[in-house]
Amino acid sequence: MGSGIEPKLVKANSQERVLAVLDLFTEARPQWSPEELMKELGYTRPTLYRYLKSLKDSGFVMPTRGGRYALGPRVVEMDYLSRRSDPLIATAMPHLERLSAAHPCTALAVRWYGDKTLCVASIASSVSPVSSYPRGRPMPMGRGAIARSIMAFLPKQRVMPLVARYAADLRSVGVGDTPEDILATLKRVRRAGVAIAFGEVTPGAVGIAAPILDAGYPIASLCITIAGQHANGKLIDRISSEVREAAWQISAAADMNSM
Amino acid sequence: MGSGIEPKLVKANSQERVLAVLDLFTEARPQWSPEELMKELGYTRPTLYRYLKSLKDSGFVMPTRGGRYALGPRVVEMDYLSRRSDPLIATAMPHLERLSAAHPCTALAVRWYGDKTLCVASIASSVSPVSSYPRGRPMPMGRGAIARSIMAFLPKQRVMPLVARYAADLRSVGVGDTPEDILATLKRVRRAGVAIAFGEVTPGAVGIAAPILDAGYPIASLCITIAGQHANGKLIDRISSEVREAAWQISAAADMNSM
DNA sequence: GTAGTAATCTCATTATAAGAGATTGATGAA
DNA sequence: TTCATCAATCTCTTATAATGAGATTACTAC
Repeated sequence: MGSGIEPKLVKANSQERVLAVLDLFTEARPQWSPEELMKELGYTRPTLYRYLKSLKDSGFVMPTRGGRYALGPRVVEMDYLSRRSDPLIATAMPHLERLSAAHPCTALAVRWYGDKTLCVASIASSVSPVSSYPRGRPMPMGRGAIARSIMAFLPKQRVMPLVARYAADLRSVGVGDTPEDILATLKRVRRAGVAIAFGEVTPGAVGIAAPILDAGYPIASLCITIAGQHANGKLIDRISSEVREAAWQISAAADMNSM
Repeated sequence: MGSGIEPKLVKANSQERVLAVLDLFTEARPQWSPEELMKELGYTRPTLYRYLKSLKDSGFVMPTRGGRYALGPRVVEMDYLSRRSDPLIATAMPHLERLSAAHPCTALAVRWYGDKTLCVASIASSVSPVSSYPRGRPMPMGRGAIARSIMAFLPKQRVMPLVARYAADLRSVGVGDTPEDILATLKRVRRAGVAIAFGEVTPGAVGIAAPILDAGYPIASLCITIAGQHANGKLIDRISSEVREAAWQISAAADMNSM
């Protein structure tokens, strides 16, 4: 997390040093021994054990076999809570169900967090989901319908840094070669109300996304992903208008739910 | 979290004070304003804002509309990571799928965390799930097949405190009136290899659970929940042996995966 | 038992978290 | 525009509590 732009050279306080321990638990390395943590973080022995005690007592990590640690139950409970209390999910879920039932697709609700997007709810049609986007999976900000649907609805001042940062990605997927080209594309997206992407994130998958606005400002995106071979122009048009309409309805509910 | 037994009167350090903020986010009250947090926790204004900044920068909370805060994206990502890296889930999932396909039931993998159990994976048959136990939902330790399947396999030294603590619950569901009765029941469960409970957690639901052992010590439980009306003795016997066998297989894999 | 390792404790030192109050920043009204 | 109001951050001093070296204790395995 952090700022995401510069690697944050400010000196960390003790709270941040504790939380830094959690940063190390990744898919590539989900378990750590105290010794490894000490070495990696440069903390002394008593300090590290003190931190581990805090994290263990609050359930964020748990001991596993062999004196190692993994993410703990608190993480699971907090996600459950977040799932149950997120007004975006509550509002979007019926639409995801409806859309995924109507087409062979995966229907997603994706939140935007400054420098990335994160799937918060996902339903796949029982038949042949072209790709899986489970809750919790981060998405790139430089490519794909979701990112574009959000960028298209940002005020120019907020878009420009993103355009600059993801210029290479945006160019490679054909959004535009210059900032002007890109802004022009985004303007068309804005006018259409949906962004469509062909195989930008998952090869062979078509993404159709519309932004969810809160007080006119994009906070999330509703996206339908279908397999490329199913995707003729007619179907894409139809789904586009359904997605646009559903996102609009969710946005209308947003203002009263303080998403 | 915490110790769970006595309400922890030790003075909290700054890390625990920061994490205490997260404790307030509950299903009943998933959003808090800084003002409310200050009042509830007794922190001064600068302190609370400092804490919020740390939590916000690390993604544990996020600002929502109206200057309030909710649990943030980090929670969602960490749960995703935990889901993907938990060897228990990886090992148990095929069994959950198989069992839920074979019977109209909900199949659960439930981890044990000292003073409570927590569902970490759950699959419901498409037809009439009698009750929903999604990932993240805590379960009581005093009642139900899951708790009993774990207690039955604990060494006596570890059972006794639990027996004392949950005496009232255990009595009310008919496990036994005295510690001796309860221990006798647990001994029978241990011999049978499965615990069976009729409507102890959810009225009308039958739970059949077998412990998952790591190095002979229970760490989790595999449970099948079926609707009471489907549950004749024959079926319960059959499912019992299937659950026992599946839990055994998961246990056998446990030792090599440092669950 | 005993070796070998892992985890915790002690305590002096010093860094730093906390708080009161001032200041700045944002938002909306006239 | 200016002003009022509320929210968030900053300043700076003080007292507190986090730190780390090394000793000690608790585990495990043999």
